[in-house]
Amino acid sequence: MSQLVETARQQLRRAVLEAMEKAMEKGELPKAEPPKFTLEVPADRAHGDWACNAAMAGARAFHAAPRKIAEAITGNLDLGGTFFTKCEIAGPGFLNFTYDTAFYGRVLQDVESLGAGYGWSNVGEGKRVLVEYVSANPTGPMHIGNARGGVLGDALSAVLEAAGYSVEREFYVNDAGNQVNRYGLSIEARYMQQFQPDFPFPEDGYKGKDVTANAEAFIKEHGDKYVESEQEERRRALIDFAIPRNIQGLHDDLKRYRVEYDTWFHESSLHDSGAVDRVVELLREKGLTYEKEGALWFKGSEFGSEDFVIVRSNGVPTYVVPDIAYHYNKLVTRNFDTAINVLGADHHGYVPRLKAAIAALGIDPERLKVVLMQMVTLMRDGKPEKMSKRSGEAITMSNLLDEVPVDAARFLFNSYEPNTRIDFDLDLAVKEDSQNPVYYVQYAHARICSILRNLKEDGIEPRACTAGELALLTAPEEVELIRLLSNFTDEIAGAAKAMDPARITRYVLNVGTLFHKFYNACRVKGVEPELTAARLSLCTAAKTVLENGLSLFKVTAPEKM
RNA sequence: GCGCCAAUAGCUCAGCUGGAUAGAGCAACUGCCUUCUAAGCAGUAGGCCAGGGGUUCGAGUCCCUUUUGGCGCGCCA
Repeated sequence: MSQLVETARQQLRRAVLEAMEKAMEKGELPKAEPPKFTLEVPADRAHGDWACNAAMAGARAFHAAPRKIAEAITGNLDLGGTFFTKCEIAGPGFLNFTYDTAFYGRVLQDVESLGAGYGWSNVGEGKRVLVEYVSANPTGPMHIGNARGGVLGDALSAVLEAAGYSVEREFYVNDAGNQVNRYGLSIEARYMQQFQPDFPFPEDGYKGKDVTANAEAFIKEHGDKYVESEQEERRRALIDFAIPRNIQGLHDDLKRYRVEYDTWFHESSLHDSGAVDRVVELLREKGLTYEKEGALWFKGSEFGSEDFVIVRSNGVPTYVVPDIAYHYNKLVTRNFDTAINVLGADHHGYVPRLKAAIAALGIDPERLKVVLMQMVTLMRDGKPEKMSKRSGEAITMSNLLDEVPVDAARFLFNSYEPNTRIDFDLDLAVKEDSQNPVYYVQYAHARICSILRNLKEDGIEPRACTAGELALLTAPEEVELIRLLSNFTDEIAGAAKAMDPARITRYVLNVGTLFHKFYNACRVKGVEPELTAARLSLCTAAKTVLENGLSLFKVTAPEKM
């Protein structure tokens, strides 16, 4: 794991604190509790490599002007033994620190020695996290929102893993309850209509073509065997036939999209084991329920939500109950430290209810984290496209992938923070040119590979460089690229903390940009051998970071374009 | 009516716990290929951060309010 940036931060923190202590001893600052201050990598490189706001933050504690405090700090600052060589006072009182040139060589050596592990850290301390995403109903094909949820959950899991969490990816299969019954009625009607064309179709049934397709497949296997059966038996047979097929379909579509799971958790298992009934019992025993109008209500208002029905007057539990049981299973039975749910924003109203219920069961609701993602609108020719022109039905995830390359789809969906609505530009996603950001990044990688190929033909291959050789990398384009590469570990850790993998997309785009700039400003081939070697190290380091970054999204890094 | 989320360049979006002249891509315009991939680079232009109040050394960022948009508010899931 790379510690360089973290070490740098700690060095500065200590140096600044010591300088303040010394200034107080000498009477240059009044004795006071040292203020809390931040150290950050400024956006503008003109402000140095690290900026510290201690002087401004201490204005109140020391009763002095920030610049005076800054002077007292710098006057007593000892940067010996650190990665830093100088500190300047700037603006209202910022302390701007600059890396010693040796630092950049250290970064490249670090990337080289860690290779595919560069960027990975252990800030998650191996905590066990269950990430649940997509969880589409097995009663039909997935829609565009599921496509977003799929990459988001997948990339989030990868980012968490890279940050040192122990991650399990899970798909929750709603293979029980009312929607499955409804699906059974629909498929039954389609089945019967093959033999009795006027057989009525349920009013709220599933009208998709996939229902008919399933009925026809059933006929191929069983013919009219069930036409004369008891309705219950016939429906059961159809459900048992179709639901596993549909689940397999979800599985295959997701796999095509490079989304895979560790576990497929079936809702039916919660019913079979009695876990669903047990939730009702537990809440009742705790005195947190009451009866009203024949139904059983949970006192959610005592847990920051509102009261809601958990058992209908007909004795059937409402949909939340299996969900509560499911989360009890995640956080107690399987004892994950944290459960993360990636949900469409249209489900946001249900989150407080779920949290209230698990709190009532004695679980810290903070252990359940919800990543809400906003809706996706498909745009074609600048206009929203709601329906597929061919089928007249909602556009499915599979339709989308027929049109848009997987790399482009994954990259685009990962370009947005979860909480922003996406207008997914189909025209752009399909374009294989510079307008499409995914190719911009991939092109940077292909260019590096091209350099490596060319030099290899001349018998020059990347090798470990000495600190002296690496010190030849002094052009601004070189230094800025290295500085960016050094932040990779921090970026991943930050993205994990914010549960926002899109940050890595932006980071990787930045690496692409700075590499392209470097490429145009500096030649690798045809310069002094030592400089070629040093620049080759920089190229391979950039290549490693691009590959590691793209691998988090399962976007390919092509060697040629 | 109540609640949640949003509003930043012509378009799509960044802006991480409040920080130094508000950034990037696309679109527009001007340059750069006889040397490692021009799917690139350099440059120009484009902004009262929806409006109004407040909090403080300092606000796009926090609080209140208005406006506009999205999504929720079932004994559906």
